Amino acid sequence: MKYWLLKTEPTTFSWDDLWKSPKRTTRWDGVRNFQARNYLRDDMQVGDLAFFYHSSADPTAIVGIAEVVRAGYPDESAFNPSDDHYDPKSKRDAPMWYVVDIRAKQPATKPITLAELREQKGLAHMVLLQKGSRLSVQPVSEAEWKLIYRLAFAG
DNA sequence: GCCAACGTTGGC
DNA sequence: GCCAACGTTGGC
Repeated sequence: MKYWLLKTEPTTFSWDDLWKSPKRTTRWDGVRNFQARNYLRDDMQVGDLAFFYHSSADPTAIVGIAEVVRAGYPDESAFNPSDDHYDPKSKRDAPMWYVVDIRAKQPATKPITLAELREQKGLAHMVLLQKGSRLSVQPVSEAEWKLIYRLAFAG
C-alpha cells in the first residue's frame, strides 16, 4: 500500500464537501499536470491512503485522510467543452488526463498546519515542504505518514 | 495583493 | 533544442 497527499483549495472543494458527498466519495478530477497525472494513472491503487491538504486556506493544513476506492481511469471533464477543465488535446481513444475516486476516511483529531509540519525534523524531505513545490498529487513516505498520523490523527 | 517558483507554449 | 514570455500556483 502507498501513501499520498492531495491538495485542494477549500473554496473549491473542501474536506467538509467530501464528508458530505454521497458515500463520502468523490471523483478527483481536473488535475492538469503531467507528473500528478502519472501518479493518478499509474501508481494510485485501491486501498492507498491520502492526506487531504487545504491550500490557499487559513490555515493551510492537513485536515483529513481519504482512501482510494477506484484506481485511475480517464477524466471525463477533459472531454466536455463546457467544463472548466476541458482540454481538446485529450481524446476518448487517447485520454490525456486521469482521475481516481476517493472516500473520506477520518478527519484530523487536530489538523496539522504547514507551519507545524515545517517544525518536524523528520519531514525535511517531504515533497510538500520542498521549495517551490506545487504538485497537487504527491507521494508520502511511510515514515512521514506515521509521524504525521501520530501528531494529527491519533487519540 | 504581492511575488517567487514552476510548467507550458511557441518562435526561432 | 533553446529559451523568453506567459499563465498558474500558493504561501505570506
